[in-house]
Amino acid sequence: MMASTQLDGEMMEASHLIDSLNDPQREAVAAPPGSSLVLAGAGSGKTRVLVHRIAWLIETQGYSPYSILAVTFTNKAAAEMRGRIEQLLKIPVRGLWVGTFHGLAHRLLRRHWQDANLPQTFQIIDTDDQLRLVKRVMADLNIDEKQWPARKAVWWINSQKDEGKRPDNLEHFDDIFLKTHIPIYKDYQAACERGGLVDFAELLLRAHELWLNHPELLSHYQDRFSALLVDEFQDTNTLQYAWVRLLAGNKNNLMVVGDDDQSIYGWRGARIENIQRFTKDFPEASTIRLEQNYRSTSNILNAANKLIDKNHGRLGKQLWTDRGDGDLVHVYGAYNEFDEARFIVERIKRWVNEGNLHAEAAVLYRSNAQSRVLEEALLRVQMPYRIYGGQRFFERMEVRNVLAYMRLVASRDSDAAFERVVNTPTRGIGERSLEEIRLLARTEGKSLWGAARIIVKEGRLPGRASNAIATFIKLIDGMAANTANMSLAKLVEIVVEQSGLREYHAKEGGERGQARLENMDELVNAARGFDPAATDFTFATANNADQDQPLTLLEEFLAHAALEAGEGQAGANQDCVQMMTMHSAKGLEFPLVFLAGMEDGLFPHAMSVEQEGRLEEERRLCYVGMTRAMQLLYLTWAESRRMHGSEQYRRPSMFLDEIPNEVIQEVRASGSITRPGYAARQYADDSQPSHPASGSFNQPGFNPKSQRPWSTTEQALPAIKPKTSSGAAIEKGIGGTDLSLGQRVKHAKFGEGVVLNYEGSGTNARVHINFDIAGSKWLVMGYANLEPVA
DNA sequence: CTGAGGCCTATTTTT
DNA sequence: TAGGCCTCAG
Repeated sequence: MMASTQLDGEMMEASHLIDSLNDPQREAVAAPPGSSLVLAGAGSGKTRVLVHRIAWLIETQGYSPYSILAVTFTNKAAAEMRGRIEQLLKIPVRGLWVGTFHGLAHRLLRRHWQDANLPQTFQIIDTDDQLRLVKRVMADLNIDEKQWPARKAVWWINSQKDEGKRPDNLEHFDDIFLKTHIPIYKDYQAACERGGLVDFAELLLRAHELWLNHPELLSHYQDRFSALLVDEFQDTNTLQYAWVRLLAGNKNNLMVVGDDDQSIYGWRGARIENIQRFTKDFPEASTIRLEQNYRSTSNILNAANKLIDKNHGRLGKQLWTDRGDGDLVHVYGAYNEFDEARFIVERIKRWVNEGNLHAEAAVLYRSNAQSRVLEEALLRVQMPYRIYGGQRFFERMEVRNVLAYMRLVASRDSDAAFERVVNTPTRGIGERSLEEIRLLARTEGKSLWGAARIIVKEGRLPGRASNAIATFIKLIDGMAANTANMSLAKLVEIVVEQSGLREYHAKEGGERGQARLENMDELVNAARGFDPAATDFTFATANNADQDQPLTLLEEFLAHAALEAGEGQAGANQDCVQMMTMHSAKGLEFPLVFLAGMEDGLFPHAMSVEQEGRLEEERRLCYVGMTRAMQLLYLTWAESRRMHGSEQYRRPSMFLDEIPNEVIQEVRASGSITRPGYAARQYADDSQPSHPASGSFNQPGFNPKSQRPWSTTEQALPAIKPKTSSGAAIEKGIGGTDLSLGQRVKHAKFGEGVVLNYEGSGTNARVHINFDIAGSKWLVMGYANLEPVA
């Protein structure tokens, strides 16, 4: 009876993982051992399949979590996957490796630093450090940066690494570009080796080489992992695929999940061909298509399907849904970008008036520059919004400065950190002294820190400069001594204080300085909340016999800061309109979506039209954008738009042509019609503006109500209610107060206004308020004494 | 070290 | 147009 009970138990276990799935999903989740390719269309439950597959392996197939490795591209995706697995299994899964390619590579290198030929204390450098270093190398090689931009050199070096190529594998073939850049790559790499620096691409390349050069290590990991899963497989680059391929070996245990139609990162090295390569490398692999879409109405899907149909060489997929037709896709041809923005705002207003949330509306655009006009339009009507993208927390200048001090405290020999802050804030160590230090460092084969000490000791520089350097050395040594046994947060505080950075930014004054101070405070908070156990590369290693010398907390924090750009955007859960590029919208969904700027030259972007293949990627991007929409999708374009300083007349995007008329409803100046002839396009083709150029209308300050003879007539939106609100829970309150976005508040001096936005938390939070009379201002909660107005 | 002024460029983004 | 970057003068 034992067996039967066991079996029953197993079936029951399995059923909760399987029952809620559709057939192809179930097929993927319960696929027999072996490799498989899951082609997962937009909104088809891709993450669900991955999560259930892992749970299924553990619960019913007797896999140990230790034997499973799942790879994603972003920390966010990794965290989400881990969270959902634990939720499903109702236990924390120890030993399961879920992480980004970079995070996993980092983990391997930390663990096998000797075999990877790295110093134990190697540091990860980010793009900014990398650029600085390349600039330095180019200067030493006497290469003119005007002729050969350092950014391009960085880009080129990284693409070589992404292709697995070392300088020695490269030949210049008398090509002047290669003749210049191969030595840069070579010297740059040498500098990295000397300083124990590893850039992002290097993490992957090293990890790959680690396995190639150490077959015993490779087979150790091959034996350990009996199931590999890769998310967003269409985004893998050559090296990432090679790495996975190597790990999979001949075990035929690799499940990759992706969607060739959503490959939008070719420009940064993603190889869509990896999907085909996979089917060749694993001929036994089964292919499973997830085509049922749980997100959008069928008109939206049909429009998207038809568009993507224009691409060649697709693996082929037709999304379908049983959710009903829904609305047609709305197209609005605006007079100019202001009109476009006005239109979008008006429709969002309508949406909200019908009882929906701001946060359910997303405005997506091709390039960030478009956000400004949209932002201004939202500001004018005091509608709360949030713009995603922009600078990340750990990349902000002031934060990087503090981190550099911390880096020096941790390891005095970090040249990048030294360069960054020797003279920040300024302490009289100029270019001259620095040049001297660099020279000595080079000739003596020492770090900048080491050279600086010699210079001070031997008095090689004039008294004043020498003193300044001595002060700096004492400062860092002092910090290190003072903070030896302190908490991380305390250390950050002391660094901020003693480095003089606080004073420096306080003096800077204004909103900018204020923001910088707050960011530094925020860093203190980040340090306080830092839990190494929760980070990507420090995980349960309890059962590992590897020679792990644990990093100090400080070192772990610094590595964490390099690998995590700092996602935690304040206010992400507030009820506000979501604005972002179509690229950053991938993976998200919203009931109401606008794709703005549907014009040739902007989208598809002029830069992309030239290269074959790029246009198809633009089309995929459009497909990604469209398939974000759950209920309502608006495509808008402007007949004229100011770009790069000049007014340009524009044609509607070719993508609009590629969507069949049956699924489009054109929203017109006077009312709405189902498009028969698409009048708007005709005059655009003739380059004739349809509306007389009205000067007043061009002004950002125009009054939309009074000056719009062609303002859209009221057209009732269908009364579709969102089934569930997309943005999870909408938080109440800002920084624990009873203020919320959109609320009216009163200020003693400025009078009444509306809360538009905020940054930060607690009394440090800065709140953006549009005052009725005083205009828009950023205030600090701690001082503003705002009173809510009913 | 700071500020003014000139020049140049002008997708998309994660790690 | 605008923002970033560099140079040069003070």
